[in-house]
This record gives sequence, C-alpha cells and structure tokens, in this order.
Amino acid sequence: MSKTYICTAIPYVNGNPHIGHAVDYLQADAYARFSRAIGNEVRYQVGTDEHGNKVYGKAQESGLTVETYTSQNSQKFRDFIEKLGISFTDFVRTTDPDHVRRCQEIWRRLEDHIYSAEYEGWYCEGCENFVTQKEFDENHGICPDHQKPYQKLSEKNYYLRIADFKTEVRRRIEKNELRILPEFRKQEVLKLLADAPDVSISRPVGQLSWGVPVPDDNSQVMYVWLDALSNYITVLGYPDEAKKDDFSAWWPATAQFIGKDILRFHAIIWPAILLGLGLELPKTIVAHGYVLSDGQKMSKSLGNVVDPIAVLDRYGLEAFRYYFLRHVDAFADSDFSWEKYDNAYNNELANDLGNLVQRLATLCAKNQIPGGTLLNLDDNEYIDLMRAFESTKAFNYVWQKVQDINKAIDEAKPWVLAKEQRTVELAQVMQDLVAKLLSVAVLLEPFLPQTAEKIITIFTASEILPPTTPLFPKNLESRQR
RNA sequence: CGCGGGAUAGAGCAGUCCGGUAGCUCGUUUGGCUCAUAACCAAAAGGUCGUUGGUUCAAAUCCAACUCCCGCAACCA
Repeated sequence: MSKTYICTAIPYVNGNPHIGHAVDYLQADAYARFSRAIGNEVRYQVGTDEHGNKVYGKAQESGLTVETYTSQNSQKFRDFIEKLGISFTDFVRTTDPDHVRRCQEIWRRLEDHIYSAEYEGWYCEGCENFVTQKEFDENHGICPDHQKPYQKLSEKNYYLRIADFKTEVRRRIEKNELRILPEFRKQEVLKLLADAPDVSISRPVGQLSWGVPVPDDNSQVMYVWLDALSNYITVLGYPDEAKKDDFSAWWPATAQFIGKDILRFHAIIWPAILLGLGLELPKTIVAHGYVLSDGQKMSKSLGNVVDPIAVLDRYGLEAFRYYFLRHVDAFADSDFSWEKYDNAYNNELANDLGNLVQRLATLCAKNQIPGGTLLNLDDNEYIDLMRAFESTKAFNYVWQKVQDINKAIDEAKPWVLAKEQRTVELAQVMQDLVAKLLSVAVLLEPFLPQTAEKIITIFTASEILPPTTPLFPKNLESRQR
C-alpha cells in the first residue's frame, strides 16, 4: 500500500472561516478520499497559523490573552473543517510547542543560507508598521489612519538567501519534478522566480513580539514564512530524530492545495527552505482560483462576502460540497450566487440524483428486486482525471453517468415489462440498473460521502426500499437565506 | 511597453496546442412517458466565435495589430 500525504494551506486566525478556505479543504478532501478508494494510505494535514501582529492586536482588542484568543479562533476553524466532513488526519497549530521547537531547529539547519541586514523603509509610528513604496505614494507620504507623515526607518532583519536555490527550484519546476497546476500558473511562477529577491524571515522583538524566537538571538522573532510554511513538515515530526522513519515514510507530500494568492510563497520560498534542509520537494502544488460573489471579488468594503456557514445551513453539507466541488472549478475563478446555488440544488441534486434514487428504489421495491453488490473503484477515465487533479471534470464525468441512468430507465421501460409480466427480462434490466447506480455511488464518494453511503445502504440491502424522506427534498421555500 | 488570464447562443463554460458541417449545462418552447421529489426522456428555437487585416481551397482555431474586462506586484483566502 503506498502512502499519500496531502497538505492544505493553514489559515491565519485573525478572522472567521471564509468560503475560500472551504475550497482548499474540499478539493484536498476529494483527493484524499479518492486516494483511499484506490487503496492508498492517506495522511491529510490541516491547521492554523497563529503568530504575528494582527492576531496579537486582535487579542488585545477583545481583552483576551493572546493564547486564549488564538485557541478560540483555531477551534473555530477546526469546527468548520469538521462541519465540512473533511477526512483530515492531522491538525497543526503554529503555537504548538512541538511546532515552535521544531521550527527553531529548522532555522539552525538553514543558517548557511541566512544572513542579517538592515531593512530600510517607510514606517508609521501609529500603525507600528512599515508600508510599501506603493502605499507610501498612494497616501502621499501621510498615514491615512493616523494623519502622520511616514518616517524613514531602518531595522535589522534576517534574510533567507533565495539566490542560493533559484537555479535548482527553476530546474525542478521546469522538469515537473515540482509540478505546478494549473499549467498557466507554472509560467507565472517561472517569471516571478527570475527576479525573486531574498526574503526577510525575522523582525526585531520590538516590532513583533508574538512569534517564534530566533535561536541564539533574543532580539529577533521569526516572521511568518519560515514559521508557517514549516508546518507541513513539523506536523510529521521533522526534524526530531525519534520521528525520522515516520517522516521519511510520508514526505514528500503528494499534493499541496492552496489558493492562487499564496502560490508564490509555496512555489519559491517553500522549495528554497526544503532544498536548504536537503529535503525532497512536494510532488504537486495545486493552486485554485477565487470564489467570486455575483461576479465580483468578495470584499468587506463591497459588502458582498458570502458566509460559508449561511450556505451550509441552507441545504446542508452535501449540497455545499456539491456546489463547491462541481460548480467551483478546480483551477479557475468561479462564481457563487444564491440563485446559482438554488438552481444547482433543485435541478441537479434533487431532480437528477435525488429523484433517480427515489424512482429506482421504488421500482425495485414494487418488483421485489434484491440489492446488488458493491465493486471496487476501477473506472480508468475517472481515475486519470482525479490523478490529474481535474476534480471538476471528474465530477462532471460522474454526473454524466447519473444522467445516463435516468436515460437508461426511460429506454428500458421497466413499468411496461411489469405490466406485461415479463418477469425474467424485468429482473435482468433492474439488476443492471442497480449495478450501474452502485458503481456511480463509488465514484461519488470522494465528493458526496454521505450521499454515496445512503445510496449504497439502500441498494445493497437484501430488500430495496425507497428512503422515507427524499435525499434532497425540495419545497424548501420556507427556509431562510 | 511590469507579469499573467480572459472575450464563443439569455447566463455559465468547453472547443484553440495538432485549421475542415460550432458543442455542453442551465434557462425558453413543443412533444413523449407515468417508475419517480409537478420529477424523467426526446426534439426545437437561439451564436457575423471582441475588432480589423493577413496566411490558406478552408480560420473560433495559425500570424499581426487593436479594443475592452479581470487578477497579481514581500502578511487581504
């Protein structure tokens, strides 16, 4: 049995779970479930990123200790992940003492590629933060929040020498040893890589106190990258000697699922860190697009942010998974609107699939057709699509099969056979239809695990009976948005 | 000239690499069926494939120029 390790980006805990996080988890989950179905042993990491000034500030605002605040927020994400039916195996928190300790050891091992230098930039005393040149220009040199001019300030930072790894990272990406999907993003990364600067990986404690202390320099704290990115390996126990065998059994990751906004960090800084440690690079990085709200990017200022919990509450988990795995493309930006969501639920889930289960089960019950047997996943076209991380296409392929069964029922006209008492023929036809639906249920499992389970239960029973309540009930107009 | 993506039926998209009757889903219209959640099945209507020019027997597809949208540019998922 081969081992599959799947990673998702760890969200920053200064806010609530967002639709975008759900896309990470669902895509990774579909892949994880698929991997298990074809006989692999799977480890699937999720977690939370908890250091940094923003979190620290939020904690103070809410009058909580930073430990309490991060614990509460981390738990929110954990609840969310569980609500989505995600089959993760490991949950990592960057404030976890094991992570912190391992992270410091990683820093030590990278020391040959780390140097200290002065960072000079525009600083606002009110914000206690540097701003980019662009921001400085846009605000004409004055902080809009504090009405104070920015000051030129310099501070000591440690830097990771990206230059040491550029050639090798480029080679790995070009040769698809580190595969970046979708293909057009690979081109983007290669362009960015050409003039990627060294990256700052620390801040003075005065600037940033809530973070992992830099080893052997108590005036500095690690900045987000080294801390957060390391989670993918610290969760496996790296670099503890005691965990060595376990780590090498799982690493490198088969796939890392992230949003397009953080691709540059995962495709440049992260590989550089790994090369610096003498480790393998992940096999594939899958960068999905954004979920738009009515065609526009979700933003607080536009007020069009869609709360995933509200979506989840409307029709339940399976409908949520259905929409975000089939109508949100695996790679491109996709749109969400309540109208589309309602359409997908009513016309596709309820009419195509829900109704199919209902009509076929009723036909079986009326004609005393016994349940069928469940076979293993062996559809090569489907397997190829899933292996290529084309989950949307794979799901479409499954749906085509759902529609084909509806068609097959119409063509076979079992109700005519029953009326004419052609019982042998009828039993033959019905058993064939049941077998087809069961094979679809197997293909459906990575996307809609609960629904697949229900279908399997109904159609493998010794006596097939229609579900007492439809799988996807309609007439829900009384429900609130 | 910062980098990249896109423009195809009312909507959302595939097809473009390897030119050859323009396809899918939803919506609309009509017909069929009655096992089923007023569900299912079939058929039809609907497109100058962003613009202009070029190559070719033939261009959504190749080439050139242009227009318009949208992302990204060291902590916004």
